[in-house]
Amino acid sequence: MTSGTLVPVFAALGDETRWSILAALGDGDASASALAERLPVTRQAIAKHLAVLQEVGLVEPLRVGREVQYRVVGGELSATAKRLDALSAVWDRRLAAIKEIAEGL
Amino acid sequence: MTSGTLVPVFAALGDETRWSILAALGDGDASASALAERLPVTRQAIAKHLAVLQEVGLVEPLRVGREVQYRVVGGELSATAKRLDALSAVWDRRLAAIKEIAEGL
DNA sequence: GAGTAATGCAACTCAATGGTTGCAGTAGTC
DNA sequence: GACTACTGCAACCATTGAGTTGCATTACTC
Repeated sequence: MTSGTLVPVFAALGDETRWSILAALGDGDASASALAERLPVTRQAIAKHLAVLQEVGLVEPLRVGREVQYRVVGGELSATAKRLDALSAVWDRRLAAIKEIAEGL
Repeated sequence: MTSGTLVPVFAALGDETRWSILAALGDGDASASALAERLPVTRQAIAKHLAVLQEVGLVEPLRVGREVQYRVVGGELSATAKRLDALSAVWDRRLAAIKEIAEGL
């Protein structure tokens, strides 16, 4: 009920730079170096972000020759949305029940 | 496209303690002091968490006599789910388009 | 094989944040 | 009016995390 593995995904999504990276990857797969040319941060910073994104399954690495390209795992985002939706449904029911009680039965 | 006000909400949801607080509030409205009796952290720590939850609209304060009870704003959770769902739909389309191109026209 | 261009790893800085304790203020209760 | 219990504020500590620079390593290219 406490959402299990959801929290780390939210934590990963709670950072603007990470969204910039996802947005950039949305234009097509890219390596950390390539991303560094498009974003105002270092390659290493991007590498770290990619690591946390990969950790929660939002992105996956793909070795191409001497570089490592990253690709957005679309399914993970949808899955997160669905799980959050399910959670919010539970919440709504719960809150409705409370309200009913509070409004004096 | 970068989701605007969504990121802070995710950041707020990316913390286990905050979920504990939300879960506890799910059993009914409660004050920071009341929550402190049920959770393994200080009242002040809870107060801070409540502040960030309130900041992103997940919770709202309600003065009752000399105490301030907090209530989960159910709608905000659902709204976040919906916005994330919409976002992931955009992503899926985008990724599908890329895949199509990548697979050689 | 030499050169080049990518990744990987490590150490470091700095700011944010989760947490604490302590105290002041405020508002019910007797 | 005195007591009590709750909130609010401030200072402080420790940890995490975003970001940097520097260097080693690996793997294509010529």
